[in-house]
Amino acid sequence: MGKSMSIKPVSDNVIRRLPKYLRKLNEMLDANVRRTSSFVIADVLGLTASQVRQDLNCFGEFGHQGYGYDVSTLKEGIEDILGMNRGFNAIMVGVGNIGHSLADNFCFSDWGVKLIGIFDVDKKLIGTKVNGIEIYDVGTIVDFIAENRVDMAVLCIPKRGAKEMAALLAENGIEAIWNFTNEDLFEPYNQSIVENVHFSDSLLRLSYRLTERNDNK
Amino acid sequence: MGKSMSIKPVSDNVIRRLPKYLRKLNEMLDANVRRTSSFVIADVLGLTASQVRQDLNCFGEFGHQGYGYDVSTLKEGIEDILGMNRGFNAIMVGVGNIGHSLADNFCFSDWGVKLIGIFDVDKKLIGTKVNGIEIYDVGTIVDFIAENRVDMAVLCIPKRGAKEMAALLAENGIEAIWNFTNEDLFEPYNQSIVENVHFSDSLLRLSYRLTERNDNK
DNA sequence: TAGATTGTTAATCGATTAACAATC
DNA sequence: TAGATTGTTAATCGATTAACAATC
Repeated sequence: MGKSMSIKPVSDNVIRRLPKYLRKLNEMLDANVRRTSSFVIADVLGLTASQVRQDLNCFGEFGHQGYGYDVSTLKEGIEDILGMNRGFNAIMVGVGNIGHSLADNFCFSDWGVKLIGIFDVDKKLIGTKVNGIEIYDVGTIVDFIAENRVDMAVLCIPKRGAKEMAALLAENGIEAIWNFTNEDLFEPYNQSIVENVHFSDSLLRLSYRLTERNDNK
Repeated sequence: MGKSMSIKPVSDNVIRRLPKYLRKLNEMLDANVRRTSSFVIADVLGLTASQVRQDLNCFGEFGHQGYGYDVSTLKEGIEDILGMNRGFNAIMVGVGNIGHSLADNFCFSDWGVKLIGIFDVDKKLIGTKVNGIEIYDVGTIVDFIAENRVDMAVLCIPKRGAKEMAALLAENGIEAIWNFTNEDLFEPYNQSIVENVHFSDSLLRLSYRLTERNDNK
């Protein structure tokens, strides 16, 4: 951990695979599997052993020659790489249907993130709680950010206000936005890192593949 | 449309970009922009014009030399490619928090998919409706599939039952599964196409990038 | 030790970018 | 026509795969 001399940035493809490794390692631990290898990992994820080793070696040496990988050690290594031990705090902005569903059901703490506040415009919601987390007036959000460590914002407001809110959050020092809005947020909200979640993209990929298959038979 | 002699499969990277093109084309239409070019599209999406032209040329010729692309024609072309005009029907299995949120808020019809039924085990829910769609006993799902055209299943049940349900659906002819379960479904449920949605993967990518940035300053 | 599997370099493959003739 | 922009081929770049010496 803490290899700060990151020479060349790790490719996005590699980053996308890390959570999948983590999921499988957790499953192995649950099944009391202590030891694994690049071959086994590759097999369960549909990759090649070479690729698994290349991926991991972007971040250092996690294995032992002739032995393989200790599941627990590798899991912890990947958790560190992904920032799960940084104590990130998040706020949610907008608690309509999707926001409410996330606040209620998505286990942020499983991924090292703590949801410390929810903001909305709806007066009826303000002062109530979802899953133990208080809902505040969105008008107080700037003060809240000033007074608390807030690393991420989970954006769940309607599309039309998204750009403006992203800009406001960025101005006030929020560096990461998890965007469930249907507005594509690129990084003009400057410095901020944005992860756009588009359910429709996912559905359309499925639709494409089904169409392609139907046509080929 | 309908080029059935698909020679080499189009790469996944290309498919992932198609919904993004579509989103921008829709925005252009909303703004009464009738005509565009690979340069403009590339610019708004952070790609290169070359890449846009290469992507589109996987599927035929959509533009006019010296002119560019007619927004409306291109949009319709991409909709066709993605299968949005195939009249796909979907059922939802499991209507807990995430399922309910999707049924209520995600506009399936915007993407050419019709949600025709919801299935759950909870007796209290059976017979009620969400967003006008009836909730049926999951025990009747095989009959329902036999009696209706069902192209896709939106899987929103708890993780533990996911593999079994995927197998059941596949056995009964469902070829596409949109999987919101936390279980990774690969394609052993044979022939079925699976699109796994993992919120945590998305959050962890954000966490990674934030961590990386924090370390580099 | 012999067998196994890593870390890492080299080879291959595929995707992106550049270039440009075709043509609207 | 001159200017613009496509469709498409060629060049470059990067990611995946293969190979193997190091070593547990």
